[in-house]
Amino acid sequence: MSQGGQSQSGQSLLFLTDEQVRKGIEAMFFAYRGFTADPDRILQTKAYGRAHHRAVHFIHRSPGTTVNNLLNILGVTKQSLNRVLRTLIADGLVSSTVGRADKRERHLHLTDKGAALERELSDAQRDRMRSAYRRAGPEAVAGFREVLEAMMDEDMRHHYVAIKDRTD
Amino acid sequence: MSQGGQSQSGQSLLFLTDEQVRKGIEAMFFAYRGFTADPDRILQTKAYGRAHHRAVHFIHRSPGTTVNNLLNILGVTKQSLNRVLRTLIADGLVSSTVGRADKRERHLHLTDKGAALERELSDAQRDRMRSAYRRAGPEAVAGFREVLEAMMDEDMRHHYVAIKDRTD
DNA sequence: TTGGAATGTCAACAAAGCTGACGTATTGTT
DNA sequence: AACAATACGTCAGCTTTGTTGACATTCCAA
Repeated sequence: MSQGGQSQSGQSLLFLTDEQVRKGIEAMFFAYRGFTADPDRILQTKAYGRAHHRAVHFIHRSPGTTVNNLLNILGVTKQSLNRVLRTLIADGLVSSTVGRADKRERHLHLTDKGAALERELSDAQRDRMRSAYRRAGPEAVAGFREVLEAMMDEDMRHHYVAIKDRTD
Repeated sequence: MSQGGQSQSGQSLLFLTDEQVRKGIEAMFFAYRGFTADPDRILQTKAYGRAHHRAVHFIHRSPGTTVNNLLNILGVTKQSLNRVLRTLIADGLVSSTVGRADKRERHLHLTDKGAALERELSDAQRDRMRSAYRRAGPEAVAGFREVLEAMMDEDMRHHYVAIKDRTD
């Protein structure tokens, strides 16, 4: 499908020409750059990268989470995550404690220092998000979330919804 | 701002708790993974990466664009882009012609082979996008685009709008 | 005409992903 | 009790894609 020019296939999607969808793709690309720009700037001054940000974010979000769980959420290999986690633990931003029920597991928590970094990063990111939301308005925000949810892979939507249920 | 817990500062943004904004952030993270998943899968079978995809996309979008112009759009260094471009040219997907007016410039075009790859990638990406759009509905799509636009950096919005004007 | 700015290329390096192999501790199964 | 499976950590080495630095070519303006 969509092999011609302006394919307006079907009847319920007349509002979706290839060009309009393409524009959505580019919007996604440019917006994601803005989305990560502010935390990236902060991280650069601290010798950390986006990978550290993600780890810190999800440990904050799910305190006590295990390495394996984090792996699944982030979608990277344990070797890749381990490199990041090692530096965060060595620098005293994250604590790793042996599991009580299952001693093979390590439960991850942010230290005060880690929580401070998390707050600095998420404040920056939230500020941009919040200002975008404010400019676009509540209905736009609802639509934004709907489309993003529909764009996720099934298993990722599961992580997202799980989080959603936990905090709503 | 947003330094406490559920800061609902201001009067016009009562609908934006820190937790809700945070959920938007995670939606963005998970959705972007879905957004790139299909093209990534295709690219992996061809020894190309996401950087090649981006280059091919924007050359298709703006045929005859210069290296410098592409640089600004993609937001990478010219050395980084050059590596990607070099392989694309060597593999016969992109043609680089010396500028007529300014011989320092190189004008970039997709070859037939390059256009074929572009179509394969963008078809995959558009399919997911289109299905997300369909599930969410037209109003949601409008809101989606509004929020994304508001999230971009100023200069990126300029690129985006320029493209928008050109093709609408 | 000459020196500086702009454009693009080559080289070397860093961050962060990957695979594969292996070791250890713990848990679960038979 | 023996054995397989799971969770985690680590070493080694590779790939992609970003970075800076050095350099050649071309254009333009003083």
